[in-house]
Amino acid sequence: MLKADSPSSNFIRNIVLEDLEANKNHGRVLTRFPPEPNGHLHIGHAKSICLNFGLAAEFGGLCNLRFDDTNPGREDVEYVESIKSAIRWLGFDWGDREYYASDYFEQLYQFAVRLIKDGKAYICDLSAGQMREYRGTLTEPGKDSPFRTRSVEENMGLYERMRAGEFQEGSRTLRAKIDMASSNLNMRDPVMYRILYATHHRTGDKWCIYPTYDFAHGQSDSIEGITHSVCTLEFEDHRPLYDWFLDQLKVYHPRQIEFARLNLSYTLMSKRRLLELVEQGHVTGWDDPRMPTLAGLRRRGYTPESIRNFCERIGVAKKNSTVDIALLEHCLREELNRCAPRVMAVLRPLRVVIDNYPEDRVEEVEAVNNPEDPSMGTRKVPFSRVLYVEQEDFREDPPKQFFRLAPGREVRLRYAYIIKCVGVVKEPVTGEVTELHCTFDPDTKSGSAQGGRRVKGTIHWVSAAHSLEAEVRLYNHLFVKPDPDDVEEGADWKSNLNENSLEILTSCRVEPSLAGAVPESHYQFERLGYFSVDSSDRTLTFNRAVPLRDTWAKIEKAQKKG
RNA sequence: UGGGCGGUCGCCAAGCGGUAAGGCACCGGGCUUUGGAUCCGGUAUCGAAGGUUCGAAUCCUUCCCGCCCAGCCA
Repeated sequence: MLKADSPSSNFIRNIVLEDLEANKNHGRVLTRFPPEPNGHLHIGHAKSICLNFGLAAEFGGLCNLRFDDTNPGREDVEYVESIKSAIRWLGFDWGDREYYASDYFEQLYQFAVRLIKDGKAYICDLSAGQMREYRGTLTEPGKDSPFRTRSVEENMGLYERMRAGEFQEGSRTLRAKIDMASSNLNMRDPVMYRILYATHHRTGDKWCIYPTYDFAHGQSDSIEGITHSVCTLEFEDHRPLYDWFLDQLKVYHPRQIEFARLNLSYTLMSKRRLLELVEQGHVTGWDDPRMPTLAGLRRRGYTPESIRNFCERIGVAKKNSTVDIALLEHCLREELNRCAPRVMAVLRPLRVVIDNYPEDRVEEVEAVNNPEDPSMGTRKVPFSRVLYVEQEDFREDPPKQFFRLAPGREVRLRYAYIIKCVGVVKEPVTGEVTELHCTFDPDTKSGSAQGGRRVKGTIHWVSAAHSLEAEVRLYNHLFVKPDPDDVEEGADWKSNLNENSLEILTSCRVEPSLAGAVPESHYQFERLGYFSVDSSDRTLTFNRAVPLRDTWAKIEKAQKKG
């Protein structure tokens, strides 16, 4: 029986379990998370991080953090730092096991020398274009490179001179001598080393030849003694190649297992496209709260635990799939419902004057901080004659089942009194409702016997004179369609960008207890949603992480449909 | 078209020959000073067709559909 909080079954976990039972690796489990430092981490990476660190934790093993930094042209320390901080924030610790493929450059070089000496690799002078022609196609075999038969001595000499910087970038490569007719294109003499006159963020100008990912990855795993090398589906075709290198080199074989990467509805996971959104200003940066990046989710108000939970629930399999973003949102609500203090905030204020409430009177009503957790206590909220309520909580002409304010209607003010709407003030020209006049029933104070009176609706409010002004940013899905690629013939995925993905409200009023709210702290604005304090701001600014489930919105939508 | 990998409820996903877990979403209903939370109830015969078997989502055959591979990217 699985315990409720134990990881659910998935095929990778089962494989590890089987290996453990078979006493492979003497019961050792060592995984790794291998990012390339050329971009910021997103929720898709979180799936991999949780999987790798989770497997290690569950089976008493360890998980390395290894940067696959084999392409100096696109990598940067900035990314290394960003990635490390994201993993830490997510809640994982790689201890002192922080590695870099570049740490193995000398060793990888020596591995290549061995292959050359064994006649398994050769220096090829074909240009990139020629190499493509020689490679053949999916259905036709390739042709052997004319340089394939060079002698070991010539290859060694050339390889040493490549390292010494004697040749132009792109003029030669070191290739594995495998099989140009293989039905697996990865086996058609793949490039192992290329000449790149680029400064590497760690090794500087020490090298001008760099191993390809294909030549570096498997060997790096082997060097580290990784037991289970978990990667995404597209590397399935590369596995035979990695096995080939490891076999020729006669070194330790990790077990590679491939799983499907995460896709989420209404957003994107492609590094290239996310970069495009940033560069073209569709979002404000990598940490824009609308981005699926970990930095973005963090700023949006997502918690590490909710993301870990999400990763646990989506499972791990080999089927390409797109998870409904509603599940992610659910995981956040679930946690914040338990932990987030409740508070009252009015996003679109509508002034309410309680006609029969004394002008100079102020009461402190007691409000529960979290009904899910009594230990979080209560707080005092000031109540007075002039309040603000939510504009949408008043309808001059209320539809059926609308339980909020309307002319002549009663409603409960949360933690305070039942009030009745007795007057509506409008802007003479536009007809816009600008103020409500109400009367309160002094016998209905929250907590009192209230004479058996009950009303259908309860709304939140804030005392006009005591409330604080705040800015609130409402976020919605980045794209208008579940699949951003679902476009008309010829149209771009960007045509599916949601123009209303961000709505900024500047004249919101929040209860005074929010003064000095700490950046990144989370609150539930009662009846509205979960919000977190923006980290970048001087004034009180809240980001809406996720709205509360809204049954009324559903009812109304259904009513409008018919 | 060659090779690799997939196809279980609207979306994820367990299951590994013994008669379809769970979560999200959705739809009812109870409760409620958040139309929140919570509680109860509802919804699949497993891509298709054959076959093996007392018995198949699980084995075999054929077919259909989807994804990946022709970077000196990862």
